[in-house]
Amino acid sequence: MRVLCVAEKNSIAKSVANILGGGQVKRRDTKSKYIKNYDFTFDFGGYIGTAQVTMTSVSGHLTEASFPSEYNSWSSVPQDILFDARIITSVSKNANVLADNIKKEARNATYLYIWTDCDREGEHIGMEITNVARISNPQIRVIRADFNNLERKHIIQASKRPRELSKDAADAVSARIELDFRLGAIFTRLQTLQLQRAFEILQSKVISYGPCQFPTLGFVVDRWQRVEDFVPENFWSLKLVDKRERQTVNFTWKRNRVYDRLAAILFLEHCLDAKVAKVVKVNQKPTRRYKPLPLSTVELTKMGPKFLRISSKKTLELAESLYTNGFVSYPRTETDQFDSGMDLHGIIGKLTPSEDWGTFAQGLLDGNFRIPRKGKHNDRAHPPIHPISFVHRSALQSQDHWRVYELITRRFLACCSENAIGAETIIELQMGDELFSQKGLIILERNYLDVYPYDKWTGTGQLPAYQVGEEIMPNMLNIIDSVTTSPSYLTEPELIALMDVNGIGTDATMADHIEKVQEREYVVKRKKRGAATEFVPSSLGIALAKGYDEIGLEWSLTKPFLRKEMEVQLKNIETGHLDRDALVQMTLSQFRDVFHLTKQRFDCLKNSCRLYLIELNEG
DNA sequence: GCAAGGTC
Repeated sequence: MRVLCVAEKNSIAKSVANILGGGQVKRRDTKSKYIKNYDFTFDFGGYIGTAQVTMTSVSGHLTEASFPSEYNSWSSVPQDILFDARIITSVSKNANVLADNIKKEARNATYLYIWTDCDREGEHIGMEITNVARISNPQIRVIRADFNNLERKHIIQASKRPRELSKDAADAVSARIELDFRLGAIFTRLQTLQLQRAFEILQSKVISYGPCQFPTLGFVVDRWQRVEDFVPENFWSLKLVDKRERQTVNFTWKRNRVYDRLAAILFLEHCLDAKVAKVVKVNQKPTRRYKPLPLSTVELTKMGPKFLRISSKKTLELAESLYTNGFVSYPRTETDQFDSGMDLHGIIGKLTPSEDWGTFAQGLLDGNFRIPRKGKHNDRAHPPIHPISFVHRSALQSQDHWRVYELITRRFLACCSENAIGAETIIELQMGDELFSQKGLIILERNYLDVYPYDKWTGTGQLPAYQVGEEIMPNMLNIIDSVTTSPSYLTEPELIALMDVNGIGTDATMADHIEKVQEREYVVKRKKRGAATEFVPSSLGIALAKGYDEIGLEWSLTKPFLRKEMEVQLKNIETGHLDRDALVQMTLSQFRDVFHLTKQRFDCLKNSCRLYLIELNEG
């Protein structure tokens, strides 16, 4: 009996082989330097029993979509033909050696045992592997492992309880592939050809459309528009100051602010009429600051730009490099909860040699350990990002590698710590009808904050003692006049947060889309004063977004709704409530209308480009 | 020369 196991990537193949092979694994090289074949014997039990096993892997998707070559010419093929053109699915160029490896290894196997990640894309990759294996061995029986972490017990259990590949999940992916491919080609060609013809400065540019890159651009333009539209407004507020025990206590007005100076004066006069302020509330309560949730990819890509000044794309790349070197766990995960079976103490134990956080880690082992909080996400494929082993600063390739490793490690230790504990005092004064309050915060136990410098919780110190009912004569009561400040341009963490809630891209691709809109020169990254960066749309980016708005589509292509809707429908396919072809046909017919209207009203885009690229740029 | 999703 021979069984061929195929994982989504070499790291999984290697781990699973080592668990199942129990130290008796023979490694063979393949023609790909990333992929190895692992041979061992294993007893699967049940109907398979003891078998000669070869465990290998692919490297993500094996195949890609293309049109037959007669559709390759941009200029002579009318774009709308691509709504119906045949799509060829073939093994992509760099995956040829992997496909050959699978064909060869499948030839003498009775079972093909799929070990791709247990997510939607993994089911599709499993189908791709199946199709390739059946070329050399049409009789091969296909089963699929159901696993979501790499713990020994779990993997052995999974190996004995295979399930079927989910056709529904694979269908959902296949729908996404077809739609993204067709629509990307159709609208990219339309925009590029028409705008290149109309504007000399665009002649060498590809004006691409993508269902993720366009909404990404849209978010940047929306914020830019808010900044443009901003009109500063005056406002007024009351400020009350009391001095006691050599402390100056500033009370803020409960109404916060009014936009009418006369109103502010009236409120002030009412207060002055009352002459004294009365203490109406002294509220003392324990408070805490929650430790962070276990780290997901989206969180990591937000933290990089924010705390390390490293772009989301670069942060993810650095984390991947740390992963392939065995220092951190798999960095592409939606999960923000640790499985209860995970050996967190074991990981903490590995971190104690550090001079940076070793003492803290030891403290956790000596009794400070607390169970991590659980977030709401679990992709059932990977645990939250956490350190795997300890590495010295000097052993890493660069300072930035270290900073990302440090962030991941400190985040992990923070998750295993106690929340920070404080005491909060709220004092409320009433003067006439007006209320004023002040908060005091003392931090009693820093706990996780000691290992996690990315969170700030600053105490305001102890407030002097006040008694309810006490009457005080304020040392100062007056009007403060201020002016509202402009919103700022979108930062990278804000952009990722927007993409996340709107379902634009996946955790692992959001950073790519952000890079893509910059590469296309739709968006420019700008250094803000004080080193933070922000995104501003280019003239071209603004022109596209405004132009599509003008066309008057029900949902503009730069808005996130179309993608959001598609995500919902893909879920429906995945759960068996919607047919794959039905969705594809429905979506294509919807976009056919979008296409014709866009083409018919293309002058909107041209006018917009003329305005933003030429006229407004001349001054 | 087009997309987005895997992965190295």
